[in-house]
Amino acid sequence: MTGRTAEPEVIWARPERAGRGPKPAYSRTDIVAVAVRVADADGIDAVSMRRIAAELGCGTMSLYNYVPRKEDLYELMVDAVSGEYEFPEEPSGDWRADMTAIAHQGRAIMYRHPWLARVMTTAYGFSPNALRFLEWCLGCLTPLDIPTGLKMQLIAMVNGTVMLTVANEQAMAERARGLPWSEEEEQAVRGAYLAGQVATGRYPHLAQLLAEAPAPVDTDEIFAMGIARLLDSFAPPVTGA
Amino acid sequence: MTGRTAEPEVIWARPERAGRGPKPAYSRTDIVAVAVRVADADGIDAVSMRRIAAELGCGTMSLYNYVPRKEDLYELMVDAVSGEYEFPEEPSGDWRADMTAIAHQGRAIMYRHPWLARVMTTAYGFSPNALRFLEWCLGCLTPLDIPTGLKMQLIAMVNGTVMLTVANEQAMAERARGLPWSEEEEQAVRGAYLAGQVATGRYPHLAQLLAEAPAPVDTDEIFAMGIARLLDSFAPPVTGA
DNA sequence: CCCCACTGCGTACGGTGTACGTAACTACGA
DNA sequence: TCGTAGTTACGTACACCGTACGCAGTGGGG
Repeated sequence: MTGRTAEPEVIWARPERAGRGPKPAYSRTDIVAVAVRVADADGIDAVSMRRIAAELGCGTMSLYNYVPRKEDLYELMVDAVSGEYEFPEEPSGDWRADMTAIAHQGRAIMYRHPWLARVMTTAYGFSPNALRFLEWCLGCLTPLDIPTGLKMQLIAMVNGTVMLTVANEQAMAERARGLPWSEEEEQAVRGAYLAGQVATGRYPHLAQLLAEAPAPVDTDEIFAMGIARLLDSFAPPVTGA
Repeated sequence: MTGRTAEPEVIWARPERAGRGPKPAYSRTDIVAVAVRVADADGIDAVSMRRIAAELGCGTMSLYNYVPRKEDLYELMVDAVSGEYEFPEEPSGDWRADMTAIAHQGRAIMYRHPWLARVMTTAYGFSPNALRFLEWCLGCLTPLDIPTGLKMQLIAMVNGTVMLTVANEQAMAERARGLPWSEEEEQAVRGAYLAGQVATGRYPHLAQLLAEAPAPVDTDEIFAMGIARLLDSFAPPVTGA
């Protein structure tokens, strides 16, 4: 009974070192940094234990001394990039401005790491940086006088909106990555099919939409307005009822 | 040059049959139905080409006559369950009620098919049933006097909120499925870690939250209120400016 | 000092998606 | 009517994947 097999425990509760044997050659941080770099460069599907080990210059199975399961590696990766949020010393006192800034930071992070959306739907928990994030958000929302449960919902909605927006924007690009044809071709093919469908006349409203709106959309502005609207919905314009 | 290799084309544009050879033994619909059944029963990870073929009683590679790539199978699955939306003959004229009904239907669908959230972040496009859905929503929103682009955003937000809500609710259950320990153990382990972290005093706001809110939450009500708030944010209470 | 927990890692097993070759079959052009 | 070309079915094979297990070597705690 060496305890080699996986046991029910959170990766964050497992100590990185247990002081007996020889010094580990690497650290969890090193490994996760490599994994993030690989995912950024070649997509999340390129993140395999063998690839990370090779990139690190060690044997594949050595990784399992640091990360019990691959799923935990994902969780570590999410936590690592969650650490890219940069918070001031103190909340500004304007919860709306603070939350807007957080949303924009989140969007920037998801642009830097296009694999985040895919992984977050699986690996999602109370990682250290997730707690830090939550704590900061709650601090920002102190001036807002609504029940705490509602604050949690607000935070979740802001986070989720960021994720959904970026995921939508990058879905096609991500799908085109690693495919034998270019993104332009992909879009052209999909667009042609869509046009053909609409031309059948079965979708009058959709047809009208496509006909009337060839205007190039400003992604940034749409995002900003969406967040603003979301915040509005949680804080009615205090008309005094 | 047999055209055997994958070409850039949308699965929806590929005809199910090209009339020359022997009659196919199965149909795309059969295959997708089996895949959905397997995913419902044993999780999305159980959906492999070999498993589906075995369940269908045919050779593995025969499937590739119907579905060019596994990714396309996912897309077909999403489209199939998107067909579970049931729409009346005509929109009611009350766009708010209609959209609320759609949201609740969507939630029910995602409960029936817990794998949807995971797959939708990847397989997402203009499938026939997605077009049908979009067309219906746009019809419901006819009485609402906002730009069409904004309507699209509203639909996306409602859809996304449904997905995020259900995904959050089911993330832990889904993770526990197929793990060697029970969901109760998982939650206990995670809870213990969380409590330990909060006890360090580094997260005062979080601590306050955990201390004050042991109230059992009514998931249905929270969902309904979230959707209502979201709709509100797109249609300000017409104070006349 | 010596023991043993720990690290590093090679091997191996059971799984995955899917490229390719082959045989059987059928609808169409001559 | 009869090739024949294109399609279906499917077995084999390849390159991956996660990871269980066993072993050698190392260095800190009793």
